[in-house]
Amino acid sequence: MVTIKDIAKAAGVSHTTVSRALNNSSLIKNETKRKIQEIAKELDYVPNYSAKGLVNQKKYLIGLFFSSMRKGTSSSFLADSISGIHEALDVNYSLSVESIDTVVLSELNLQRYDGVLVMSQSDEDQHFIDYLREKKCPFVVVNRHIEDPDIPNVVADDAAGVTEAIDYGISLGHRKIAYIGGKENFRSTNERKKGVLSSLKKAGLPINDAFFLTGDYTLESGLHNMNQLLSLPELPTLVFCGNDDTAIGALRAIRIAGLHVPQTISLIGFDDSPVVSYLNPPLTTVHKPLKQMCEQATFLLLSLIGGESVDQKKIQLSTTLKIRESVKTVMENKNKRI
Amino acid sequence: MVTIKDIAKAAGVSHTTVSRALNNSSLIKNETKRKIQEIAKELDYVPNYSAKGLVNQKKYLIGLFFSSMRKGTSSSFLADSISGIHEALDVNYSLSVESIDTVVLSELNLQRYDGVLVMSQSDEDQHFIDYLREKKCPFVVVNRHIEDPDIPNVVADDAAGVTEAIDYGISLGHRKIAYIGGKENFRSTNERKKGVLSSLKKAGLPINDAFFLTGDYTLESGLHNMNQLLSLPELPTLVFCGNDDTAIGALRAIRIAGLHVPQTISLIGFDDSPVVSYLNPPLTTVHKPLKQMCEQATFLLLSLIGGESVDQKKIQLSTTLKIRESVKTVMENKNKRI
DNA sequence: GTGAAAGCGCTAACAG
DNA sequence: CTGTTAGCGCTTTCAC
Repeated sequence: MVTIKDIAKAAGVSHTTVSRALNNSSLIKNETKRKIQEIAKELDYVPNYSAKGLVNQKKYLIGLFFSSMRKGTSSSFLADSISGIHEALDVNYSLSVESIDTVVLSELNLQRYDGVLVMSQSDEDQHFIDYLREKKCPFVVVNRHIEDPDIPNVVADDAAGVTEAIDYGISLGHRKIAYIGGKENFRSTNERKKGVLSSLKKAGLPINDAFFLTGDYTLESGLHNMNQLLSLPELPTLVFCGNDDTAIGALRAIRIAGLHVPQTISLIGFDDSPVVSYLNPPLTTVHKPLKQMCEQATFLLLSLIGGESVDQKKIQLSTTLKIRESVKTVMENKNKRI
Repeated sequence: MVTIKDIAKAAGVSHTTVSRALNNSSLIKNETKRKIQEIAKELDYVPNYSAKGLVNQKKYLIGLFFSSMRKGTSSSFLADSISGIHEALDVNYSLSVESIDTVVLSELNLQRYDGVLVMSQSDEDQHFIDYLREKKCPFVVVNRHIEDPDIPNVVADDAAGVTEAIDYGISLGHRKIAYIGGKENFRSTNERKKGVLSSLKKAGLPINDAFFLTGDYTLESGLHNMNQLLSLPELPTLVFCGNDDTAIGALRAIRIAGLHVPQTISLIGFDDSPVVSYLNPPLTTVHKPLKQMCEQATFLLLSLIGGESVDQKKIQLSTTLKIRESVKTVMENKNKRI
């Protein structure tokens, strides 16, 4: 292992000078700097982050904690998150990935991280967030809306995205609109539900309680809840699903029942994971800019770590409606076309 | 931050004793040990891994490098890998996740890791593996078969899994069997292709070159290659797809053509990602025990890091055929039932 | 069994 | 601009 002392010897300077040169200190003459950097490259020098960390009180490690890592369907969920984060991270940082579900708080050594990103999918990880706060570990919560104004939070504008989607459905003639959401009282659930309701209200459409179902964002939940809807005396013509997984499950239920999307029932999802454009039919869905969210969150976290004053703790990014083939135009007063 | 010196003071011993006690050294009296550990817990002491690492020449960090992280469809691909690895890792280690595609070799500081796991999906990452070897960084390659007997490698028995799947198809009466694989000359491609061929040979079935197509394991490749097959004068009755993504793309192509699975064409996939059991129809596929593979790979890597002599550098785990609804029974000499 | 002292590789006063 | 010195928190000889 080659150290700054080796370089110092080779360059005929002190190791301090080498340290400064390598850290691009303005105190060092440009020429010395260049020479030292050259030698460093020649010797294949790489800094020892344990040593750097020890003196700098830094860890050069960011923690990414996922809640229910296994559930998030989106093939790209983790991949997008990770690549978004790396986009914002310089080479000095490594990214440690862990699941909140399996981590034992008492065994968790937060000191290992300079800061933590929480990829939150449900209120179930609230205890984890509370713990981070208690331990005064810098962190940012991504994905799930957090009410508390003090908690740095990067989210998508779910409500607006859903409203846009429902507006689109209504513009195509849909009047009987159902919703399969997440668990009651979860913020993202409420956000998305709010989006549906506001759209309905705006259009002056009645709200049928039987059309508002509670799931848990899993494939199974989509299947199950769709069956529930299918058992109703009057079917909805459009079902908005809280996420793509739910939509995939719902699609399956509809096909098992011998019905068709969008002929019998139209479907809209949320997330826009890569597979859904290859479904039959390709799913119309709300695209969530997850990668950008993670990138923003990382920038935010880095500022927090750097002790910079952060003016904007809440960041909200816009979604995009991806129109594909799972929503059909409906004739006024008819919803039985097959 | 509470250090061993703080504990030493509180316990009325030297910091050396504390260090030994905390590391469970046999040199320390049990009573002293207990007392010290108690105080440590009370003071909420957590070790500083930078300091530990500096003196121990350890990093307490394992690197996980993915090739084509974005392509791997399987929603659970990353998640399974990560949780499998954590299964084998003790609390001392963090897991750093990165994509091979985006990493710049010249900027990569391998010294940061005690060892590296390569989640390899194609020959494209060979240069990365070569680099690891050149740098003498302990590593294990997971998922892709590596010929070189010196390279530690954990894989699934793809060939056997595919053979089992094709045997199953043949037992159901299929005679015209096609294959959409990965790029030519990729080891996993060849493995799986070999599986198909051996099964065909065993059954004394002719091999139709037009039925053996080359893709790249993406959704798009499945769609594209299936279209190719669909344009043939004579259709296969069963298409084996090199992975689930390919199968999803193929399914889409078949539906666009107005045909049906399994009525017109039967489909088999590979991987068994969570979504495929919710497809229409649910996909029969070969389950790859990715999580276990990663766990095994991590154990192997840990031994390598520990400098233990490793007797078994090549580990191969068995796959399981998941029979669902995408393969139908075919009548002898008929393949036009719809 | 326990303690004193040295040192891992690096940065940061402080001097010059 | 550059060098000397001290010290980050921890483990490890070497004494006792």
